[in-house]
Amino acid sequence: MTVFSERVPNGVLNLNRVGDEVRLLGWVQRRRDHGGLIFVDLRDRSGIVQVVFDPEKMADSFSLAESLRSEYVVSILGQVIARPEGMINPNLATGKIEVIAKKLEVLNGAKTPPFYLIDQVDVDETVRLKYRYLDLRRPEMQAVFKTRHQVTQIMRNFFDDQGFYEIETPMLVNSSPEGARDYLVPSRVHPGEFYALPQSPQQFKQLLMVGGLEKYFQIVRCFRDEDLRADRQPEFTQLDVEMSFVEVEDILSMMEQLMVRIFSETIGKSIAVPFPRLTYKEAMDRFGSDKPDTRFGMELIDVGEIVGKSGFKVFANVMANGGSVKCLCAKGCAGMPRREIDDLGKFVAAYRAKGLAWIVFSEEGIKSPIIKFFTEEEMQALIEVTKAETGDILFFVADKYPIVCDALGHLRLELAKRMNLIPEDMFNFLWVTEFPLLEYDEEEKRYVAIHHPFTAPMDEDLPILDTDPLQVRAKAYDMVLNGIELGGGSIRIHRRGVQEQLFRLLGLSDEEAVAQFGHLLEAFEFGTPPHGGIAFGLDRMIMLLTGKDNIRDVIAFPKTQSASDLMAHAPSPVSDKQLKELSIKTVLK
RNA sequence: GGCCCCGUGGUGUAGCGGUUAACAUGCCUGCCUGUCACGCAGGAGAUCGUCGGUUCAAUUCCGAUCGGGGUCGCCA
Repeated sequence: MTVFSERVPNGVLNLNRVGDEVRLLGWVQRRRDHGGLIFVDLRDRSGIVQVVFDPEKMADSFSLAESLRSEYVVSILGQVIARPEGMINPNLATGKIEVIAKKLEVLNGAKTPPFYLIDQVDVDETVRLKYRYLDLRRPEMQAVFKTRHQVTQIMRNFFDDQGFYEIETPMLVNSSPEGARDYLVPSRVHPGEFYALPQSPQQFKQLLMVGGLEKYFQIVRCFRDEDLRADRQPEFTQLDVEMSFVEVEDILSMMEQLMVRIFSETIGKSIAVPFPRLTYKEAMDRFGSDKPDTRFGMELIDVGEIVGKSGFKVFANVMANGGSVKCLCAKGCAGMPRREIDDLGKFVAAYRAKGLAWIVFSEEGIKSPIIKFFTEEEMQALIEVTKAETGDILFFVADKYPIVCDALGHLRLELAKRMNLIPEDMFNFLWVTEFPLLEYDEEEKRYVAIHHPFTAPMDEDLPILDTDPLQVRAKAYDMVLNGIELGGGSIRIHRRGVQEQLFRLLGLSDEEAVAQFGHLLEAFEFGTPPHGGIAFGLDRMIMLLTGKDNIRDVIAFPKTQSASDLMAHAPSPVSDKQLKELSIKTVLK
């Protein structure tokens, strides 16, 4: 037995181990030197334990203990003792015991770290990212990656139980014009040609179904060269799932079971199934979002019928042009200062709303720049439908339907945040179903797929696919938790004819379709089973489970908003020799 | 690509048209046998992100730029 292998993790030490001689390995978190007596908080992955260096118990290496500094890596042989009365530390999991050191060996010294390696870290994230390997030593970070590991293990066990195979798909794939910008990889063997890193394994997982594998899953890295956000990284991880011989309901109920297991086995939360289901239309109508946060009310109210013929020209014109007028009732906000209301106007402007109208129901009476345009009957109808009472404010947005939903949907969330309406410990799962298949892209002057071009239309909408494409609903679904899209998927098209019809709608000529997706179209002619699947954003799921509000905190080595790695300094220039081999010339302005 | 915020010892902050650039913590040295954010005494440590402009004088005001963050567009 080597010295290292006889090691006992700090975290297992407790009163039951009193008297034991133990070998501890770890990092010096803190040293308290009392001259004749030294205390060291020793940290390893499992926890922190106090080690006592007493010259009477270890005469020969006491001077070595005096030289210990933060983050030195040490090996300690010592005896576990119960702490004397009154010296128990209730803030420490191992606080009822301590270890009296007999032998000390310094395995490695350490420079003073640039920041404290403690949970209450108060340091610029730039520094944490530059020294990520130090940041990762903090117990808070270690807990994240423990949870992350647990989640992927649960996933693997779950899908194994259900008869799935974990199968890898290529990382070097074809670039595709649809979707996000690709990360490109030049081919040396084929000068002037490029691979792309996958945005998702979509086509390959469908081809695995054609290949008769029937049930596939993969925990897989995906790449998208788009601008970053608090919850978006250029490379991120998906749980990718595909099954043959399934309908929508089969997938939803299986994924609900997966969530039940993940949430109970990691954070001990029991999740009720089945999840509520909202159609896309209902979600937009009621919450102004395709990923509604249902932890609080304040739903959107359609008042187009009431104010559409009123004397307020803004509302009347919008309705006459086929737009929409909705409002929400902010309970108890009547005391909001005028300046804050004006700020909310700027807030909705970010979502392209041209204005925010309001009616304040204060103790002193009703205040509003717009009520002078309403008749008594119109006001009464408004109050009735909105249930507005003294103390409330009504906020109105009038515009095209999608803009109204977007602006008020975000205003609803913003008001809830400001008013503290969101219960922290609630986990509201739901499914959003019946997404539209297509939307019209004004810039490109063509239809684009909302989910992706392989999503199957709902059977009852197939007849209007060519005549009224925007009304066609898809067999697509998103899983939403607390207003965050955790994952989404669909039943796929599995017949060549329908797939070709879709490509034509998307503006692809038959030649282009064959050039880009010929292998898939051809595969569909060789006995492709009905199939469908789903993909989850693993990073976001870990964010929710660990309560982090930033995706960088759940990725071991994340990138900054400008997609740089501050530790490894990626990306970076390459040599002319490398470029030449790849037949690449850079053109920098 | 647009908008907003931030950049001052290792770290976190304060500050001001003229300062010896302040405070906390960390670090170093000495003292200390029951601390656990140990304590006490002393010490070192900063071209105030970079470049340019205004000014007698800029860390401070202005502009640009670089870096970081948030967000809209974007993300099939």
